[in-house]
Amino acid sequence: MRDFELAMKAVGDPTRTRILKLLEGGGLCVCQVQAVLGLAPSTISKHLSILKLAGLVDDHRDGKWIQYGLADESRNPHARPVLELLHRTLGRDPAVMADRKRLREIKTIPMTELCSLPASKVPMPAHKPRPRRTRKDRTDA
Amino acid sequence: MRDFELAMKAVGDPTRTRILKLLEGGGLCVCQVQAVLGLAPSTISKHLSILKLAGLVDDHRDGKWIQYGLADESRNPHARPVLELLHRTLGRDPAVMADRKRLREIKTIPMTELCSLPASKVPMPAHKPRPRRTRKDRTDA
DNA sequence: ACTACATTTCGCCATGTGACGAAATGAACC
DNA sequence: GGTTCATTTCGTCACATGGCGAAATGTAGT
Repeated sequence: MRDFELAMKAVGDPTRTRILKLLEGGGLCVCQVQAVLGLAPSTISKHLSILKLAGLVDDHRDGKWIQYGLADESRNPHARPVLELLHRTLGRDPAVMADRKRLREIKTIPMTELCSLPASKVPMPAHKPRPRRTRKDRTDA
Repeated sequence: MRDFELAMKAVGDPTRTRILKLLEGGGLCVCQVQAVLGLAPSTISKHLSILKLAGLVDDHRDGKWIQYGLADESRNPHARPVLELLHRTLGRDPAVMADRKRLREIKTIPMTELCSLPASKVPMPAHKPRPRRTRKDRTDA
């Protein structure tokens, strides 16, 4: 039951659903996903780790980058059915289609350029940065 | 996408999964579900309303009680596939089997008795009540 | 070994969620 | 029209979740 819960919670978040739908087109590295979704790298990484924990996604190092892809042999028996359900689903979803389109653009950019890109060049969705405190601020206090 | 999210979030909670698996055996009223799961009526009601909002569940009044059952015609196009997936799943799950067993016991009790039962008689899972504050306490403060 | 840099971890904040009890609701039945 | 009583709503609490930026990690390639 826990495994089922993990799988369902994992797909139950729209950001993670978008990631999974992206991965249906083949493996991607974190910075590619990041470029498509326009979220912070740490956020993407967290989502991917949740998907991995749920057994929906596999990763392996590919040179400098880490490739994530849909799991084919999962420790989670529920992973396969869930991924199949998802595969039959949301094919025409506007957000998913937009993501796919953006991914096509991004795949034209060589990886060596992509990751170091200053969040312009590739059109990013709007961000609203807020004032932040560093880890050290707290330690000092 | 929102509908997909709602459906997945709805099944992503173990309590709601248990409810859905119970409903596979046929429609039930709130107090029957409550008797099986051993949670507060308000909690059950909330879960059912979430399932209803997700289009996974239907309700209709049946005399004094309100029957809940799995939705057959849902406004949510994702409801059907999700319910089918669930139906193929967790059939041997220990918690689900225990719930089914308990449901059989509970169905032997006439409805007129069941709801007014003081949370004994039918063996209830352990509760850990915590100190609570009433609505009035706050207004007075 | 050093450096560069893709990714992860950490700490924080805002918001969401699941549980409860108390109180409100509203249908059924006198 | 009043009463009863199953169910829902409301208010609150503790904890989970999703986002960010800063800092840590660790591999690749010099």
